[in-house]
Amino acid sequence: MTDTPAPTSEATPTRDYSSTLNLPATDFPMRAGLPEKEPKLIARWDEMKLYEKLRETAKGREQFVLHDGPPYANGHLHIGHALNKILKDIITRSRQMMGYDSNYVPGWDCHGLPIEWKVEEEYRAKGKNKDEVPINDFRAECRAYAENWVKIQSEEFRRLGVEGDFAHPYTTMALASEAVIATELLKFATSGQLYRGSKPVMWSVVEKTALAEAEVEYQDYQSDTIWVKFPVVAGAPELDGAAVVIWTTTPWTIPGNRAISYSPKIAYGLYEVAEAPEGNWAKTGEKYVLADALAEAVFKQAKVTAYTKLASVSAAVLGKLTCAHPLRGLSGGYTFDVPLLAGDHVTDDTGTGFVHTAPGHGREDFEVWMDYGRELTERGISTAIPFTVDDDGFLTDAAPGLTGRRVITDKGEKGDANGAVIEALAAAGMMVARGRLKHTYPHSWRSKKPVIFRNTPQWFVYMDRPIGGGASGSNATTLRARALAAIDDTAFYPPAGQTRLRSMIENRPDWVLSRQRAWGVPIAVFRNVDTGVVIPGPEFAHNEAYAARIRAAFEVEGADAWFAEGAKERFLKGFVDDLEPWEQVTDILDVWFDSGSTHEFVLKSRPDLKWPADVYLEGSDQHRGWFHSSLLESCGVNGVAPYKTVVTHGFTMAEDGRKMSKSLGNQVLPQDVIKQSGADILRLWVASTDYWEDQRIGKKILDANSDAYRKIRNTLRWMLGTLAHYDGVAVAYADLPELERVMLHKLAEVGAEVEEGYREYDFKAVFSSVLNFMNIELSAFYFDVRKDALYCDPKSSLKRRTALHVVALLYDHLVKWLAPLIPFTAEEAWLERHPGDTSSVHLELFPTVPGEWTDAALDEKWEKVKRVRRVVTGALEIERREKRIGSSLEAAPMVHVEDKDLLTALDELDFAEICITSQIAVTDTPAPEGAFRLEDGTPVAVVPKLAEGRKCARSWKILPEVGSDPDYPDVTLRDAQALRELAAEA
RNA sequence: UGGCCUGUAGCUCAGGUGGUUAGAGCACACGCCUGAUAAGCGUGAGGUCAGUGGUUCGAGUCCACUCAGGCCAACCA
Repeated sequence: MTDTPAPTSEATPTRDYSSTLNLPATDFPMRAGLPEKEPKLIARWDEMKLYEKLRETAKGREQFVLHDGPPYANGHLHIGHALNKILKDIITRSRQMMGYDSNYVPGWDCHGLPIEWKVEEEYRAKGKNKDEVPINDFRAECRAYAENWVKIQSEEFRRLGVEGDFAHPYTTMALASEAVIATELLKFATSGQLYRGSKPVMWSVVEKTALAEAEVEYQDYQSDTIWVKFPVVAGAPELDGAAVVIWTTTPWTIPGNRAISYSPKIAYGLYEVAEAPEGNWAKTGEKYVLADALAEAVFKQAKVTAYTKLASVSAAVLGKLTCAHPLRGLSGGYTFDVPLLAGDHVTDDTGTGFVHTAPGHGREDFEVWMDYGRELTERGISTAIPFTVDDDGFLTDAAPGLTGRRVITDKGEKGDANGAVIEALAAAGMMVARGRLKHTYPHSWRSKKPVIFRNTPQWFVYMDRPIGGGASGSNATTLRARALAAIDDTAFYPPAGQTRLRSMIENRPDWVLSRQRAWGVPIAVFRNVDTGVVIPGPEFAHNEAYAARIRAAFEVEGADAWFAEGAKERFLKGFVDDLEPWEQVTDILDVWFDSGSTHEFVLKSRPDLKWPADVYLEGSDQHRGWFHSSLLESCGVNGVAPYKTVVTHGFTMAEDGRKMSKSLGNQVLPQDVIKQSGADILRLWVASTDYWEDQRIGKKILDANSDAYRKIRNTLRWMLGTLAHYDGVAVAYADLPELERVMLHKLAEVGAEVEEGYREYDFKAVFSSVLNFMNIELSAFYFDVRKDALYCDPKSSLKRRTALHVVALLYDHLVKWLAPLIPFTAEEAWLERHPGDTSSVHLELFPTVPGEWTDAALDEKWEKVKRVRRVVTGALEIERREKRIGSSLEAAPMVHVEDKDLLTALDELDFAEICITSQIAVTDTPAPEGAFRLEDGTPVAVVPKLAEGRKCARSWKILPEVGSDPDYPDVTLRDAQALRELAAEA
C-alpha cells in the first residue's frame, strides 16, 4: 500500500446524476406472482387460439408425434401425473421449436375395474344392487363417471401448462375407439392366435363372480387339514413301496391334484413307521418320504409312537419320481400319473416339505404346472387343467366319485366336499393324519364369505405359435419373436429399458385377455359349444364381413351393442346355418388391450398424427403395462412396434428418498405447489431432475428451485430494464468488441448444449447449461462489467450500443430456450420484448446460432484474461477485509504478469474495465516480495493501490481527469460527454 | 424370492474406454455494494465418491458380496 492521498470527493458535495444515467427501467416485476399470473396466460392462449396457431404455423413441416399414454380417468392428479405430463409437454414444445410439426393429443383410459367399483359404491350408498341393474345401464353410469373425471383432469393438466389438442382428446370409451378395440381383437381371432384356455381365479361362490385381489380381504378361518399319501409308482427302485406325503388345508382340491412340488433346497429322507397304535391311519411298516425338518411333527400328528430314518433322498431322485393319485381307481378315475416338480415356493416351515399341486386351484400351482408344460408332455402326461369345481361350488364330473359334493354353499358356509374327500381317502388307505388350522383366508369384500381358487375358461393369445395369414409386416413367425425383434429396432431412454422389456417378453406366458367384468370392450366372438370352433377364425369364411358388422354397430352404439338383446342373431345371422350351438362370449377385454390399441384408433385414424409414433413416454412401471401391451398388440397386427423410441421416467419419492404415502404425510401434491409457487416452479423441478431415475421432491427441493427461478427471472428482468434504452439497431458482428464476441461464443456453446439436451431428452442438461450461463457468464461477469458502459456512456457510444444489441440477442435466445421448460414465464418475458395480440414465444423456432459466433481462439484468450482477473479480485478481497477499500472502484492495482501468454492476452484490453476498477496497471516486471498471489499457481502477482484522483459524481470512478472539464467539473471526461449529449438533446 | 435399476458435498447434478490435491450451480458462512435492492458482486468452508473385499503400479470409474432404496412380478392403472 502506498501513501496515496485519500480521495477528496468525500468532502465535496456531489450532485445526484442518477436521472442522467441509462438505468434499468421495466415493469416486469421482480416477484412473479405465478399462481395468479399463470391462469391469465392460459386464458390468453385460449383466446388467441394458440393450439390452432401452432398447427397452422407448422403446416407442412415434418411431423413429430409423441403419443400420449392415457392416464386412468379417476381421481385428481398426483405428482406422478404432473411429472409425466410436464415431461411430455417439454418434449412436444421443444420439438415444435426445433422445427417439427409436433402435435400432442391427450388421451384417457376409461374402462376397467376401479371405475366399476366407484359406481358400485355409489349404488351401495343408494341401496341399489349392481346385479339387478341391466348391464348397459350400469355401463352408462360408468361412462358418465369417467366423462366427469376426464373433464376435471383435463383442466388440471392444462393448469400445468400442458399444450395440446384438449378440445379433441381421445378416450378408450369413445364409440369409435370401442369399435376399433373390438375389431383389433377380432384380428387375433382371425389369425388363429386367440384361443380358449383356462386359469385359476379367485371366485366367490356366493356372488358367483370372479374377484380381483383388491376385492378380497383376509379374515381368520378354520380349515380342515390333511396329510395324504401319494404312493410311489415309478422312478426310483429304492423308494418302491414308499409314499410321498403331502399336507393341505383344502381337502376339496385333492381331486384336482396333478403333481407334487418339492424344493431342491430342502433335505428329504425315507422314513419307516416303527410303531403305531392299532387302527391308526399310519401303520407300522409303512414308508414315507418327508422333509427331514418336518418328519417329527408329521409323525406326531399321525400318532406314530416310533419311527426310523432309512435313508436320505436327494433332489435328483425326487425329480424323476412318479406317484399315483391317492384316489386312483375311485369310480374308475384318477388313473393319471402324478409327477414331482421342483418349485421355489416350497418351504420346510410347515407341512411335509411336499406341496400338493392342483393347477386349477392355486396361482403357484398353476405357474409350476405351466412352467413344466413341455417336459410333462414329453413324459406323456397331459397338461390339461381339469375343471373340478363349477360356478356354484359343486365338484364336477372331473372329480369321479365325488361329483355333486359342494365346497361352499350359497350362503358361504362349508359344504360337504371336504368330508367326502377325507372319507374317500381314508377308505383308500391314503390318509396319514388330519387336523384343523385357524389361519387367515381370503374372503369376499362384499359378502364377507370365503372365496376359492378355481379353474375357469379364459381367452389367451399365443406367444409362441407361428402366425399365419391375416397379419403382415414381419418375417418373424411368432408373437414373441416379432416383439423381440421390434424391441431391437426401438431406441430406449434410458437404455436399460430395452433390457427390461426384453426380459419380460422373453419370459412372459401367453397373453390372457379375458376378464369377467362389465365395464369394458367385449371379446366379440362366438364359440361353438360342441366343437370349440371360434368365430372369427382362420377357417371361417366371413371374417371380414363379420368384423365389418361389429365395427359398424359399435361405431354407432359403442360396445353396448354386444350386450343388447338379440346380439347373437344380429351379428351371426347369415354367417352360419344353425345359430343354436354358437355361444356368445360375454367376457370383456383386459383394459391393457384397450390402451395397447390406442396407436390404432388414435395414430392411424387422425390425419394430424402419424403411425408409428416417434415417442412413447411413461413411468418405468409401464414396461409391463402400456409399452408392453402396445408392443404385443401392434406386433400381432402390424408385425412391428407402434413406436420408434421409448422414454421412461422413474418414480417420485419424498425428500428422504422413500415412497410418498398418505399415512406418512410426506406427500407433495401438484395442486399445492401450483397454489403456493406456480406451475413453472414445478416444471423447473422436472427440468432440473434426473428423471430417468427416481426423483425426490419436498419443501427444501422446491425452495431450491424457487431460488433458481428467481435468479433466472431477475436476470431476465435486468436485461429487460437495460433494453429499455435500446433503439433496436443491430450492430454487425465484425464491429463487436471482443467481450461481446466472447459472450456470443459462449451463447453458441450453450446453444449446442441446449439443442443436444432437448434432442436427447436430457432436460437437466438444458437447465444447468442455461442457468450456469446466466449465473456465471452473464450476471457475475458480462453484465457486471458492462454496467458502466450501459449506464454511463453517452448515447452515441458504440460500446453501449453494441452491448445493448448483444443483450437483446442474449435475451431472445435465452427466452426461447427456456420456453419449453417454463412456458408461462417465457411467454411473459417474450411479450415484454415482442408485444402483440398474436405474439407468443411458443410460435417461435429455436434460434439458429450463426457459425461466425463460434471463436474458440478468442474464448481461449479470454479464459486467460479471466485467470488474471481472478487474481485481481482475490487481491481486492484482502483490501476489503482490511477495510482499505469498499467498492472495487476505489482500487488501482498493479498487476505483475509473469507469463508471456497471459500478458499477451491482456494486450489492447481495457483491463480496468474488466476488473471493475477505476485504474489498473499491467506490467511484466517482477513482483515485489509480499505481492498477492493465488494458491493455484497462476503466474500473476498483484500489488493493490488506491485509485488516484477525484471520484466522479456520475460514474463513481476515481480518476485524475475528474475536474478537468470546465462545464462538468465533478465528472470524468466520458461522463461529461454524456451529459453534453443529453443537454443537446433537450 | 426373481427381473430391471439407483446410492458422488446440506440440495440438484457433472465426472468417455480406470491415471495428477474429485468438479459445478444453489444453499451456508464472512465481507462488499446500495444506480438489478425482498436484488447484485466477491471470498471461504463443505465429500473416508453407501459399506466390505478383490483385480491393478494405480479404482468414484472394473469384479464379487453386503446394506439401503425404487419399479415390476394384480380380473390395479
